[in-house]
Order: sequence, then structure tokens, then C-alpha cells
Amino acid sequence: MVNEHRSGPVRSTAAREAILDATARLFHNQGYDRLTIQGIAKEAGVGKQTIYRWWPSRGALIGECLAEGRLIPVDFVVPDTGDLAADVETWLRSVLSILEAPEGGALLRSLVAAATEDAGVGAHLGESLGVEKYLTERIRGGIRDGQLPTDAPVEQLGRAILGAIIVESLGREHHDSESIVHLTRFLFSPRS
Amino acid sequence: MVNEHRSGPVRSTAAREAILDATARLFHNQGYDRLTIQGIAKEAGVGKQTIYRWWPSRGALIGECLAEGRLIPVDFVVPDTGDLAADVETWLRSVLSILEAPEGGALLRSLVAAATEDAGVGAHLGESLGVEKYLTERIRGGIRDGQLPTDAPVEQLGRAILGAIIVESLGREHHDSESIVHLTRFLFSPRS
Amino acid sequence: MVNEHRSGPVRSTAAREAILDATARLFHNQGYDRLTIQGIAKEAGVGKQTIYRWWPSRGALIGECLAEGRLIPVDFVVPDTGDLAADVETWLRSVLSILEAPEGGALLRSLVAAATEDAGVGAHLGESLGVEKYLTERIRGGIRDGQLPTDAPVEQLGRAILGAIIVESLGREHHDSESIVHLTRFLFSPRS
Amino acid sequence: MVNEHRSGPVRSTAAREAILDATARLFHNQGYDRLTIQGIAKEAGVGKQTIYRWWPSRGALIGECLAEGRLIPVDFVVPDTGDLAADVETWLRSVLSILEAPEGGALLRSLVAAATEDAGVGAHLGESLGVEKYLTERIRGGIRDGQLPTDAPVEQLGRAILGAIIVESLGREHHDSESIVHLTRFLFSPRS
DNA sequence: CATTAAACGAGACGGTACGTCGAGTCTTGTC
DNA sequence: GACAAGACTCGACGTACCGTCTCGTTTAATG
Repeated sequence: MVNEHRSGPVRSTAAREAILDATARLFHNQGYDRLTIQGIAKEAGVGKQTIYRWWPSRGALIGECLAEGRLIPVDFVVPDTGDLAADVETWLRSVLSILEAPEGGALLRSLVAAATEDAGVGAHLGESLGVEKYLTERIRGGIRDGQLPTDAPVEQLGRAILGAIIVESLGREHHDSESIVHLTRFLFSPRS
Repeated sequence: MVNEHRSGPVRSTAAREAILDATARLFHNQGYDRLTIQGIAKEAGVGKQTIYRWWPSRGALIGECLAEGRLIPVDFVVPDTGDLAADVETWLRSVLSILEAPEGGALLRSLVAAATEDAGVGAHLGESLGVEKYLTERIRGGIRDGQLPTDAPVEQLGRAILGAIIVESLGREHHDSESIVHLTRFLFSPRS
Repeated sequence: MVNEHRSGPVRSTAAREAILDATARLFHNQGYDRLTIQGIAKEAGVGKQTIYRWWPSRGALIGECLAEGRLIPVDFVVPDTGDLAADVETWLRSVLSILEAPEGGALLRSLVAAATEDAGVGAHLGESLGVEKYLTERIRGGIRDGQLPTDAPVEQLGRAILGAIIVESLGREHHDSESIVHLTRFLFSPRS
Repeated sequence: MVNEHRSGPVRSTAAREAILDATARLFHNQGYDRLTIQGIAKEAGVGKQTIYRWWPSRGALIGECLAEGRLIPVDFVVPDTGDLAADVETWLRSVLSILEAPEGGALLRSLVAAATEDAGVGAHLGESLGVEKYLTERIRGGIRDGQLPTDAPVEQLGRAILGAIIVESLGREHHDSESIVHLTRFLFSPRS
């Protein structure tokens, strides 16, 4: 029998919703290091076991929130005006606007902290900023247009930009958007 | 007089040494998230209070270990053969050799985790890989040589490479050194 | 309804038993001043929190042990042969036999120490020696028999005898049972 | 040579005074259980070692304060008007006036707590209330006067009264002076 | 006097226990 | 059988004191 029947209730969507909601809320308010399963359970009005039943760890919860866009509720689409450098810059500025929000740096560091603990978060961090889906795709377009050489390391370019943002955030210096914008201009401006 | 004299016992260098030693040892063996003050104290044969007396947090301990080269005991010097791209690649390969060691990825992720908690670690992470001291300096040399345009974002290039390594490490895909080497070749190869 | 229902696990009697057992055992072996919550938890194979959940302090634990007869497991009943002085002396000798046991003085002093910290212990110290239940009752009988004047301070007589024992124990002189027996004979011998 | 000479300073009376002062002050303000050597040292403006040099324990400090009348600065003299019962009652009321002061019960319990830890305190507790020096002496006078039978247990009577006070204090019931006065009247009123 | 050694203030040290927090597991009664 | 509630053992937190041990400074008897 492929189909295994069992009696009893099925997973409560209300509980799942309340848990992910509470997780996202607490993550924003307190950061990853102060996020606790107990706190989430109480905030969600849920038993601890209900969390442990469906998620193996704190990181997995964050991963699921991230995947559902509950942590960064923006769609970082990259336009295609034909000008690769300008399009990338548009994307970059929308990402940087997160960092420039109050506690934006702390938010990003919290995400990185979660990523160090949980592989799923690490894998989907770039994804939720549109790196693979939009940015890398747009860069590929730039190659087809001849704005980048055919041997350009497409995926690595996205990672490098994201990485530069992360490194800057870890340094906690006063955030300077323009310096990263400068980087992308250098990377994507037409080469002679 | 700046110097304020006080009688009484002086800070024990033996205790300081034992604590930093134990911290570095446990950090390598267990990673940052399993590192506890309690464990360090026991490993070092020291009272907990002696740690709290001199360091405000777990992160600060890691920061000091990092600054003293107890975590990454390598000097990542960048040669100057005249060929910028080749020199950067030399540096890069020595950095990547850490990642390729067993548990190398975990080590880097642990450092990043510490950096998310402690500003000092964040500030000195790049430093201890020679980014500011050697890599950035070498890139500046590349500008003087005319191998890079004068408006190249020197500091951001170092951050971008380091960031690309970090992002790759967070993703936990099978590590591929060549893809990052590819990135640096793209960045630093002579532009026409 | 006075009864407020709540679902969920119920207090573990096994844990309670183990804790009180361990408390009594350690109290006898080490005395009150060396008794620690940590030690009780370890001896009982129990988490510290389980102790703090149900008892507010070390003294309260001792109070409960005392009330359940785990510290002085004797029933100090007073006979009624008709001879008040003799009956009180019978009781007294059984109490003194505790003091005369090895470490008996230390046991009593430990109880007194606990009583100074915890009101409950103080209240039940006399009780567990049968002062209120048996001794005072027997003295009342003596009044009815005419062996004591009707205005005799019944309760205070019990306290005075117990107090004399305690004061003697605090003095740590070589214990002399006969001197206290002498006191009770004086107090209860037939008055002309 | 029996006499061993040495150079150097002698014991500082200022330090001794400051320490005993601080001890008495803190004992009154915080009670015995919150009294710490560190606290005394800081309050007295003295190094910890100076305390440990001259006193073996916290209890010994209290013992010395007690012996010097720094804890109960009253002289509990017993008058001799010829009326034994009345004289004892005079003494008793002055002792009870301590208990009736605010925190008087706590003070007595603190003294008892110290006595359970330190033999010296136990030995001198009664002494500092004038039990041996005055009360017992006065009772002996009562025997000589024929107000008490010759076989009265003189010392035990003093202990019994003190003990009754202590037991009442340990019970923390609302203090009732008259009940103890009643006891002494019963003990010392002329027997037919 | 100059010497010198002990007493002193200050406080760092290795420990032990404190009382609290959260982890992850288990138990109970309800839906 | 999923759920809310929460008791359970365990381990770490950061703090308070313990009693011992340097430190330099002060001080008084000895030489």
C-alpha cells in the first residue's frame, strides 16, 4: 500500500501560521541571538512540542520564514532597460534601502547569523534578495548583449556583490551606499 | 600624568595566556556556537570570574584571539611580481587552502557567526586574512602600474572577494575553488 | 467552583520524594550550613529548577522534611501514669537521647539554624518534638489533677524546657542530661 | 630566649576598631545571614586580609562584638529589692524591651544564628544579657533568702527563661511579653 | 638615623553556589 | 493523534563571596 492511512487530526494550519508569524515578529524585534523556541511558543500561543514536531531547529524556522518572504517582504526584481550597469544599480539600491532602514544592519547580521547555523538559511539568503532569480539572470542577459565578456563569472559576480554588502555590514562602520554602488559600476560598466 | 598608579596584584599573564589558548583550542574543536565561557574556564583551569573581569563577552575573546593570530595563524602576504592578477590569485589560493582543510568551512562560518555578535571580530576578520594590509595595498599598486583604472574601487574589491568566499561558505555547496579564482581573474585581468 | 482545572503534566511525586529524601540525608550528614540546593539536586538526581519550582528556599525544604518527620523520625509521646513529673521526665529523656547521640548536638543546632532563617521551621520545631501535641497536653492534665496550680503557664513551661535544651546545646559545654532533668523535677514536682 | 623580638608595626587599633564597628553596624542593618567578610572590609575601608589575619571566621567577629557590648549595648543588671520575683521581672522586662523594638526579633534570631555557627557566640550569648553575671547570682540570693528551695536548679532556671524567649522568637508569632512574665512569676513566686 | 620586616589597602586569583533561562523530552487532558 | 500547557533533566548564564595570594606603601622597633 502506498497510501498509509491514519486516524486523528492533521497539521493545524492555524498553528503553523501563528508560529511563523511569531517567529518573524520576534526575529525583527530582538534579532536572531535572542530568538528562543520558548519565546516563539508563548508569542504564538502554542505548545513547544508543536514547534518541535514540525521544525528541527530554530534555524529551520527562520529558513521557512525567509523562503515565504516573511523576513524580507520585498521582491527584488531587476529591470531590463538595456543598460546592464544601470539595471544592476537599481537592484542594488533597493537592497541597500533595507540596510539603511533603522536596525537594517542588525537585520542583515541576524540573517547571516542564522545562515551560519542553518544550511537552509544560507542557501536561500541570496535567493530571497533576488540574486539568483533576477540579478544573475540579468547579468546573463548582459553577456548576450555583449556588455560583458562571454567568460564573465556570472554567478560569482552576484555573490561578490552580496558578499561585499555582508562584509561591510559585519564591519559596522558607518554605512556608505555609494562605495558599493561604485563597486557595481566598476564591475558592469562597459569595457572598452 | 596619564598613568594612574594603583597598588595590589597585577593581571596574571599566565591566566590570560591560558584563557586565550583554551578559547582558540575549543573554537577550533567545537565551533563558535558550542563555545561557552564555562567550558573555556574549565579548559584553562581558571575561574569564570577571571574571564568576566577582563572580557565583556564571548565575542570579545574571539576578537582578541583573532587579533593575536591564534585562530588563523598564517600571514597572508601578497607577493608583488608585477602581475596583479597573478599576485591576487596567489593570495586567494592561500586563503582558499584554509577552506579546503577539513572543517575549514565550519571554521570560516564560526568566524562569521562571531562577527555577527561582536563588532570587534567583524572589524578584524578581513584584517587577519591580510585584506587591508596586503591585498588592498597590492591593488593600489596595480592602479599605479596602470593595470587597473584609476577610479577602481580599491577597498570594495577586497571586500567583494572576501564576501564571495563567505557567501559560498554559507551556501555549503561543495566548495569549488576555481569559481572564485575565475572571479578574481575577471576582476584583475588586464583590461584592454 | 473552587477547583481550577488545568491540563498538562502533574507534579512528579518521584521527584518530590527524591528531593526530600536527599535533603534529609544531606542535612544529617553535613548540617544545615553546608546544605546547598545544588548538592540536593545532584544527590536527588533532579534539576535545580524542580526544587525552585516547588520550594522558595532551603529553609522551606527543611521545614517540609521536619513536618513529615524525616529529620527526627521519633514520636515523642508523653505517657500518663498519673505522676506528672515522672511523665514529663520520660518525655525529656527521650528527647535528650537525641542530643546524646553522636552529632546530636550538631543536629539540634542545625535545626535551630534553619529555624532562624525560616519561619516554618521555627513554628514546627517544637511540634516535631511533641511539645504542643503531647507535652503541653500532659501539663494541662496535671492542672486538672491538681498537681499544678490552675494559673500555671502551660505553654510557656513547654517552651522553657525546650529552650533550656537549646541554650545548653548552643553553649557546647559537655552535655549533662541530669541538669535539665533536675530542672523539670523542680518545675513539676508536687508543690506543697 | 622566650621573648621573640621582631621589628615592624604592631596591630593597628584603628583597623580593629573600624572592623568591629562595621561588623556591628552591618549586623544590625542586614542580619547575620547577609553579613559578609567582603562587605565588612569595604564598609570598614580595610583590606580583607586584615580581617582574616586577626579573626578566624565571621562568627568570631560577632563573638568579639558581642563580648564588647557592641551588639547589645545595655547592661542588664538585676536589682535586689528583696523580692526575688519582682527583681527577676525587672530584668526580664528590660530584656524583652529589646525584642519589642523594631527588628528586635530579627536581631535575636541573628544572634542565635551566629551562635549555631560559632561556639564563642553561643557561650557568650547569655552572658551579654546578664544571665550568668546578674540573673543567676540574684537567684542564688533568692535561695539564701529562703524564697527558693535549696535544691533549685539555679543555672538551669536562667537558661530556661532565656530559652523560652528564644523559642518564642523562633516561632515568629506576635510577641506577647506577658506570657513570659507569667512564666517567671510562676517560677519565682513564693512557694508555700 | 638607616634598615628592615610586618601590617596594611587594594584587589586578582581558583573555586563553589547562587537563582534564572532556555533546550529538548515527556506527560496529561481536551478537542 | 494533534494540540496547549507545562513539568521534567540538563547545562550554561552572569554574579556574589569564599579564603589565599601578591602587590606597593606605611610604620615602628632594631641595629
